[in-house]
Amino acid sequence: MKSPNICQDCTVRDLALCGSLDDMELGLLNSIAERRTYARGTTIIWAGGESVICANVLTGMLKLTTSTPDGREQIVGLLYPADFVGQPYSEEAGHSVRALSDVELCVFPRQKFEQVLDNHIRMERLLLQRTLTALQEARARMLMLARKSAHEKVAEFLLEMADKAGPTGCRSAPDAPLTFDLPLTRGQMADILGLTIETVSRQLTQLRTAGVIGLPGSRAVTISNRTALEAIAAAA
Amino acid sequence: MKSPNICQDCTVRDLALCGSLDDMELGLLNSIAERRTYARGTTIIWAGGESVICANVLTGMLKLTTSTPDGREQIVGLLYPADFVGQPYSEEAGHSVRALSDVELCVFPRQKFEQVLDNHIRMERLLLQRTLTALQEARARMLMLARKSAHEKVAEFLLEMADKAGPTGCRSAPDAPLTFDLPLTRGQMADILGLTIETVSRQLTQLRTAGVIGLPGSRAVTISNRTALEAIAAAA
DNA sequence: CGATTCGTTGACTGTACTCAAAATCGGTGG
DNA sequence: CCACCGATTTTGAGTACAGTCAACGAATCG
Repeated sequence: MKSPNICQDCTVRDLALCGSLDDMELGLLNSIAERRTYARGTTIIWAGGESVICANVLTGMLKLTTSTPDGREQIVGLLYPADFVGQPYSEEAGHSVRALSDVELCVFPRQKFEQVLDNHIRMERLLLQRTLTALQEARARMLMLARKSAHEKVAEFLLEMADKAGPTGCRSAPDAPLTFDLPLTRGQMADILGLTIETVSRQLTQLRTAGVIGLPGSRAVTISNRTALEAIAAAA
Repeated sequence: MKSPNICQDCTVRDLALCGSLDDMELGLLNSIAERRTYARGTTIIWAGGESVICANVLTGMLKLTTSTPDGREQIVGLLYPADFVGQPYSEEAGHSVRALSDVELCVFPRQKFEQVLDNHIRMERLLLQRTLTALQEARARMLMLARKSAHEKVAEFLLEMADKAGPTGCRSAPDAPLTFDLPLTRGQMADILGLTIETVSRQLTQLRTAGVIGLPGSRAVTISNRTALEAIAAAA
């Protein structure tokens, strides 16, 4: 019926929640899991809708959003490979989940997943720890959204992305130029930072003319002066 | 040594995490718990400091804050009786916890508390569920901080406080005037909403002159037109 | 090659912040 | 009880930062 063992060639096997399971337990999880791919732009979970699935991200990137009734949107989190998606123990989804790139997920029906959690303490504990971390991150982001200027927001965001997206070999000098791709449009950056597209764009060109960063292409960034960027991110 | 059973007269016995334990388990928790009182204004946990304790709130109210290096502060959460404080499985505290009123806590050493969690699945599951809820709330707050106007923020906040602080008998008519006390100064409201004191004050007087609310004293609020207030909170 | 989305730039506006001063509240002691 | 002090709140005037509206250029895709 099912493919014999979809976990065997799993790319995030050791990083995801399931890393805590032994082979036998994996077999069980395997039997309720299903790999699914979604095209860029697909909404996988609708805020306010029924919370029917949980999943692990295998490849790609997703955004987690909430919106005001009149349509203003805010990205409240980004999901990368090995991250966990969904809300166990909740009947209703609190926010929408949308694919920013083509994504591949390892999907579980929510209720069955809860049963697995119930029977596998180690996995539950891992989920608890991840959730606690996510909570801390969310709260740090609250500070940024509420109290930082556009300047600071953009600088901080670039540093974060540099750490996430650009492990292209540990640059020898701490201040050597580092180039990486932004996997996001200006609009998406704006949604994350609580700004408008125009403001993000202006801040970036301002950083460029200040010589702190370079913008080789519309999706690429070079950090030419990390120290300066950090100074901007931290203070005003 | 210890008082025989401090849980016996616990005011939040059924609402807090410990509600999931039976009498024998409670005894065990009891042996590592300690009641402590803190005066208004006391900082109980410092952001960046060692995460040494966890606790349940018995009485009073606390704030959870993060700050920028240069001192701007943001309240990232409020804690009421029966709420849980602290970060299990984390060596370092991610945010500060400060008493807004005189408070009474039921305090556990963090590592011992973790051991209890490890041995009492029901309690751990409850904590997981609470953490998931807190995460959802934090994310909703992110939307508010980033995307709502001062008008909307203040209106939304008043409605929230009305629900929390003013269960003074379910008012018969849904639109009957409801009066309650704000347990917060304008400054604290500003810290929660990501605004300044002046802006909060202005918004309140504006709502008052519009006839939506009344301000009988500087710490009391009357919601005279809940429907209007809800309309302001939801849309622009 | 046209169409569409995305990004940049410009001019203008408005909301909320800053600085400053008055008014009110709350507590203390004469 | 009232005068006084500090803290909190309100109100005012001016400013600045980021949002809005709009046009244009660049990239992407069918």
